[in-house]
Amino acid sequence: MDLCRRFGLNVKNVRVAAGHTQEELADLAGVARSYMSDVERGVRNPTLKVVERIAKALDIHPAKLLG
Amino acid sequence: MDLCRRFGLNVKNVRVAAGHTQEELADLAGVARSYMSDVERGVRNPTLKVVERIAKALDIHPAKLLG
DNA sequence: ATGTGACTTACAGTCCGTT
DNA sequence: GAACGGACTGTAAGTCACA
Repeated sequence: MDLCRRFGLNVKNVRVAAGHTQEELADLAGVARSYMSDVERGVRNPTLKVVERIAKALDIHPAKLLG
Repeated sequence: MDLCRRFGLNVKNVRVAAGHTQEELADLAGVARSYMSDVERGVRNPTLKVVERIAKALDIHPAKLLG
């Protein structure tokens, strides 16, 4: 499984565990709702800056989302 | 310190510890030497696909390079 | 052996929508 | 609530010559 897909699955797991919708998380991270959807499905190739913002929005260390 | 700079410093540390030049690592990762230079100095904002290739070239888990 | 500026092309990321 | 599409803009990918 490639890193984008793994990242997406981790984001989804943490988001759902935190009880947020994609739209809520997208707003917190400052990205578009449709983009969050793509990221979670692993069909996008996000930059480190976006990884950093999503991690912050989820209140988790960025490295955890790649593990 | 932002994630791009942290990533760059980690890449440099691991590369030097492995006894490689920027050019050797760039070749292994399939990027230009000047690009590797930018990444190590944190002046680029690489995507997860690039992170994945560099991690593989360094024979290390991608998450380790964000930690 | 590395830092840097300039450059073109590919795609990251947005915003409108529909299913 | 989320998957998916189309059209758009900004910026990363990727390289090169030179310092």
